[in-house]
Amino acid sequence: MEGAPLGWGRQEVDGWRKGPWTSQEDKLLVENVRQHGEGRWNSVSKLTGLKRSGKSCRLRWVNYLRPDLKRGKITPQEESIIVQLHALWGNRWSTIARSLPGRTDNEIKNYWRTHFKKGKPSKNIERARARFLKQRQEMQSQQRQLLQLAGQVPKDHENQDGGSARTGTTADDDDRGSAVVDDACVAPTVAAAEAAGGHHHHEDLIMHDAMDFMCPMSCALLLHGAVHQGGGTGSCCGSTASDEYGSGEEDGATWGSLWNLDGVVVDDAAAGACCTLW
DNA sequence: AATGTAGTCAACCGCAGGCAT
DNA sequence: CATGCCTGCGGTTGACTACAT
Repeated sequence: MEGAPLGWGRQEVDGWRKGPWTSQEDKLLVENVRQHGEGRWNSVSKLTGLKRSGKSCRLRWVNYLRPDLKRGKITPQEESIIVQLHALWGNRWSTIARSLPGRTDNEIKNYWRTHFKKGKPSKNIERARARFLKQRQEMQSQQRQLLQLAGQVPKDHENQDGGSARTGTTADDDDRGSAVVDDACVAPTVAAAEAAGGHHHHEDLIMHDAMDFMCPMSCALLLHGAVHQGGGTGSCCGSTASDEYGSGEEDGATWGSLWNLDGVVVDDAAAGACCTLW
């Protein structure tokens, strides 16, 4: 890959280099980000002499050079999460990616395309998805009942469909998904605010559903309560979800590690790009 | 061993939203 | 308020690799 100078046929268009990045270019970009932080991508070429567009620089950084990226194959557990979140959000890859620390939207998108788009999903996936949707519905109705008992029913919840309505098409793609996690990060008591005002973004509510589902006990507590308190370490739900989805102990262990934050510190340098949920 | 095919991944493109001027 | 620029997102493309024949 690296050093292959002839990707994409053309090497320069309008003065911009295109095609695969060289290690030299990578170095320059990393150095630039280290000095100036993320953002201002259009000025990178001026600052570093790179003949790359800001867009290209950002993409390279986000998808490849970011230090917090997780390398390697998507695990079955991550796959389950992708499936579940895709059931909720459709092709909102960046939103889904925020729930998978170290994974990029591009990666998830590619993974989905290769594994689910062409062929039929595996039966396990199908079952997981079906069960997920069913449970979510059940949980919603339970929540609704609880809230009714408490005398408050958020309207947004009432309007939720089976969970697959938001397919990522432009019609309601109003927020590009950025609000979900950011809100969670800066506003630890989303649920409280939601209950009080009920004016949070649709995705916030969906996210709560997802989290409530994926880790019914502790994740919900984390999300609703002490979310993202100082990039903390929150090992969460060793086996709850895996009992539902996985194939036994093995999954239990990995689910546990998946939700474990020990290795997923919100690196200040990369915080902008990697604000994970918890 | 050579060739064909499918799978994977990095990168590009166009579009839309947000923000500064 | 209008306009232009920057950034981020989703879709698509093309090169490389692995596997099958």
